[in-house]
Amino acid sequence: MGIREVAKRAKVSTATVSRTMNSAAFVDPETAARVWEAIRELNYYPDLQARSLVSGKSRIFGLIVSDITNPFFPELVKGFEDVAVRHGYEVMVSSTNYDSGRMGLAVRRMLERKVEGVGIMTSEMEPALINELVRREVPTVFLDVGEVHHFISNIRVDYATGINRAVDHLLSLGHSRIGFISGPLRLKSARVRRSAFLQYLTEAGILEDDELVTEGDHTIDGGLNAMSRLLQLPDPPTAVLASNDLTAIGAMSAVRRHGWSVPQDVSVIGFDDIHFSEFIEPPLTTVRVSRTELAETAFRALLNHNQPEVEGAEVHGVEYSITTTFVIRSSTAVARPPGRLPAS
Amino acid sequence: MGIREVAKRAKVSTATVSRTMNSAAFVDPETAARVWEAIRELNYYPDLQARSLVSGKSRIFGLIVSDITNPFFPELVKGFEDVAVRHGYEVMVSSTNYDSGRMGLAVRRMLERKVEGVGIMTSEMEPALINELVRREVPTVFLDVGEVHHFISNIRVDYATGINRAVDHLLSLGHSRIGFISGPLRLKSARVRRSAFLQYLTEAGILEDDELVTEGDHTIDGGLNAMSRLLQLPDPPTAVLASNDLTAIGAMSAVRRHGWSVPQDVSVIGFDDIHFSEFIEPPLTTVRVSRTELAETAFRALLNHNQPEVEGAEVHGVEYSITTTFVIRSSTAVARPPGRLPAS
DNA sequence: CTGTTAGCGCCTTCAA
DNA sequence: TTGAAGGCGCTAACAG
Repeated sequence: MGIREVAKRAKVSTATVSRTMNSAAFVDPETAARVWEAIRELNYYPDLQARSLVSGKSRIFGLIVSDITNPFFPELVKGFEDVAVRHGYEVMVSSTNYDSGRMGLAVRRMLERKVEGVGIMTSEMEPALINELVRREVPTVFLDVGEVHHFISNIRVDYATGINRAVDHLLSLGHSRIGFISGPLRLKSARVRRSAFLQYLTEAGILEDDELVTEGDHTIDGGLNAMSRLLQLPDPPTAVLASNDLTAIGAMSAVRRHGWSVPQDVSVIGFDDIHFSEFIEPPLTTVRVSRTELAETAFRALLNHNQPEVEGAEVHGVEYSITTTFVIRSSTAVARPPGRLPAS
Repeated sequence: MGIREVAKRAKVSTATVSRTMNSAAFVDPETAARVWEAIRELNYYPDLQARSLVSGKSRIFGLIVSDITNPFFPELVKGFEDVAVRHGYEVMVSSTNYDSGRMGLAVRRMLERKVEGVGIMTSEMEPALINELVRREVPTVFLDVGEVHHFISNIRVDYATGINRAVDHLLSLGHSRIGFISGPLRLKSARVRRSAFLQYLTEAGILEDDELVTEGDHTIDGGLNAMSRLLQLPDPPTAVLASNDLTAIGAMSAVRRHGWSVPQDVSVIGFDDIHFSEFIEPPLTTVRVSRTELAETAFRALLNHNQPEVEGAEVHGVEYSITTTFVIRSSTAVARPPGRLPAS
């Protein structure tokens, strides 16, 4: 069931079949009709592998995420896949589990499959790898790495706005001991979120207390552990911001296991606004990052590198930006009276 | 950077390069060393597309799930990907959103990429499509469709055991008005779960009440709506089983919005045991289906079709079976006194 | 043990 | 407007 059968059946050459499938141009309508009919009758599918081989274009984009198990990512992947498929691209997804070894493997697999671009939505990136990508001139789009090069674009999430509004909200609720649970600090994006938090807190005149800033790992368990640590403090925070929703959910779990409750004893704010956050108890106040927007931007970036409208645009990467929205639900409330430590 | 450059640099023919990479056998150790060195120096990656073209094997498996946004699936995908990559396979994932049109597209894309097998972990399958798969002799493994053919294997989830234990548990807690929120009934797997429930209830001597069995759609929102309906009943159930955890989470949300609480006023039991379920409030009592086991079984099935150990095993599909475990957490409790209707 | 040759399925000049 | 021929990068006989 190759192009040859089709050609034979339509009584034309394989070249003609190829032409009618692709450039429709320069082929007699009648001949074309015969060809299409043959295609339908034989139920013929072109072999994309073979096609890539000759065209040099695989029409595959790679997408690397850190943890497919974090609901934020499937939603992102789904969005990316939707646009991609709509544009005739396939997408190869890979989850690294925050492990840079796996990241290396993922990149390699993608290179082997000749992807036309890769979106790296995580930050554990070895310089060696990114050099490899650049050397092979594979269009790449990063999330929050901040360096734009030839073939390298970047999407910057405007954390500041969201975090600031979140802190404002807590301040207006009378909180002054505010904790922060970061993501794994070897991730650039985690560090960026953390800095945004610390910076704004300082600006707001809340003296930052080192012991209130602790490290999680962007998982539920990580949030649970981090929050437990915070609760051991002589004077635990009255509110906590988490670096992502999973962490926040873990944190709430920790608060409950401690015998306290959210938001009466501790207010909790998440980050991402995964679909879940609206339905858990209590519904989570959080800072939303739009997955669709992110996905579409990433795809657009990759596409631009491949079909530059403007001369030279294909090499110079560009810096995109995504905004962030604060959404108030029920995991935040007025701070518990200062000094009052609920029995645990 | 093709095989030719490597050959030239190592001063051998391309055939020798190919041989040292693949069958290491029959190549002088010294020559091989030179080749490997050249490969390393050039940082050469073989072009998998080209390789597939000649070998006829793409080393890609397709995996079709219904909703990548349901945490059950990413966990499944991750497991599948892990085994696959470990065996040198790539995996092409596609999410259908319960839409059979998208399913058709997904299958087509996979066929075009010449997958060596496809795992269909959802049930909205048009007979035409499955015929197409059979005709092309693409090994396929289904979840719960129940028909084993040439090239078609099936994984049967033993729902009965889990559901029975769940119902037993409710019975022992004094529940007698037990509701059930099914998945979308056009899905075979949803119907299977529903039957298992109804059957056991009948066996247990609880008269089944039609109005207590309602349809959800395996999403949080669906669960929320379905539960709201149940709560409108003159005599609402004291316990509810949901067809999956997402549904259960939605149901709990509905109970709360109704002003009641879980498990005091209504007990809720889920199905799947997604990672989340342990951390929500209250932690969800549920029936676990192991994603890893499922993923590994699916992969094994596909692999078996491709490298049959036994003569003829490649055509006859086989029926695999997965067990199910009941895990008790805190969303279930003693039934509220009969007749007592908590104020809403 | 190694090189030469012939494709895999398709697209793309180059002539006709 | 169409066909013949060559080649994409690689592997698989078949000779040496």
